[in-house]
Amino acid sequence: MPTRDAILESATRLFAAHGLDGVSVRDICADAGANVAAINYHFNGKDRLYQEVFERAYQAAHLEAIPQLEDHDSDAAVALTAWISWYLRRTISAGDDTASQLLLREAANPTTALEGVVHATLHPVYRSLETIVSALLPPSHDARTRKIHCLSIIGQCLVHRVCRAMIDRLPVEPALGIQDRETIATIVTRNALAGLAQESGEDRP
Amino acid sequence: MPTRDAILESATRLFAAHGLDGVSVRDICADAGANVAAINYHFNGKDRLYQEVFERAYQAAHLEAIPQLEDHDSDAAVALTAWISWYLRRTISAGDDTASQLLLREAANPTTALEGVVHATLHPVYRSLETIVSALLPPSHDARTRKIHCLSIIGQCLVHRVCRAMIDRLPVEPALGIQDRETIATIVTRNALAGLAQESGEDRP
DNA sequence: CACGAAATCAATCAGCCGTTTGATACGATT
DNA sequence: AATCGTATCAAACGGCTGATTGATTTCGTG
Repeated sequence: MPTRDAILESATRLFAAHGLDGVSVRDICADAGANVAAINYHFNGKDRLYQEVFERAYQAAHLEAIPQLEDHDSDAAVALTAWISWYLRRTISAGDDTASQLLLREAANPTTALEGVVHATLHPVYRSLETIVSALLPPSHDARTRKIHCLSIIGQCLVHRVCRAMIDRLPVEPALGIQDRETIATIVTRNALAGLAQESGEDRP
Repeated sequence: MPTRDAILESATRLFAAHGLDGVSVRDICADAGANVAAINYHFNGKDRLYQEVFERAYQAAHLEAIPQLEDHDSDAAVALTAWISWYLRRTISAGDDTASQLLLREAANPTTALEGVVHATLHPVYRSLETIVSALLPPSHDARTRKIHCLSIIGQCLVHRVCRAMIDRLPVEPALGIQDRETIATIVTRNALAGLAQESGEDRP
């Protein structure tokens, strides 16, 4: 179905760039070279098209397997390094950014499509990180501490994508880009490992 | 001007909740108890109203002074603790969340109003953190390293607000809330201090 | 070729969009 | 009391919205 695919391709690009409310079905069909009725014929309405676009974008973004603790001989420090590097590769990419753009829009304006993507895609990603972080914390740690550490790691990676609009407008040199991805990975990993080590070390005052 | 103020109040609440494209001028005027023509009379159009709403929201969110290095006898570790605590108080708040909601929408969909807010409000906030972080890094550090560390700190705080839509849908206990703000502040501060200390310590392989 | 399902099409639907108009009411100044 | 700028109002503007119709074309299959 060339028309259906063309609509999906155009809709993905336009929704990512301008949001659900920022694009009309006429915009999409014109871009795809299709008739205005095509969206209702193939997708049963604009909302359902958006839903399929959003879910497909996150399936496509998930081709590279999530690093697991077991993949690195259960060496948690090595696994964390790999995980952060992997996550940053997904977050700061040169080319296709549609998945993260769509997710950022969902963060500001959640639709019903978000629930499914969180369970199908984001949850496994979080679980893999949680397993690694668990191994780096003392056996007696509580779930709250673990969750905060996980989110700190995610936050340090995500900030470069989520806050890009603000960071790029900040008159602060140098501008960070894809060429700095490894440096960022190194610093985030060191921050995380050093912070996690403190949870088992020194009794605090 | 009671009408003008009522429109501003309604528009702020509705724009924050549903976005610029998600609210019509009729919605706003109905909520404010004003005539549809009032927006064009008082603000010269919907876009200008949004601009004023956005800028005012960030002025109002900035009543509590930004912690500066000099405020804490130039003790950078103490200043960083105060800064993170202050920033988290702005990020994770119980009541009025309109400013951060609007900023999150700008992150996904920047308008011309963003530039002004970044320069007037966000830039001073960043500079204050940068000064503190500078004092915690070795004198010879480069600007790139400093910027990444600053953004890591900001990211660890912001993730709790920006990714709330996703985190809340994650089946991971416990749910974090405003009651965990101090715990988060402690962990973020320790992560940051431990990570920054590594930049001056041990030669790395 | 003939059939029927699938796909595409132009035209149109009712409804909402932001904005404008011109009339009317208010309240302070001369 | 007359006049003025300010403010509010109902009504309407052209234009765009998502969706639907019914006719037409395309194409694989018998």
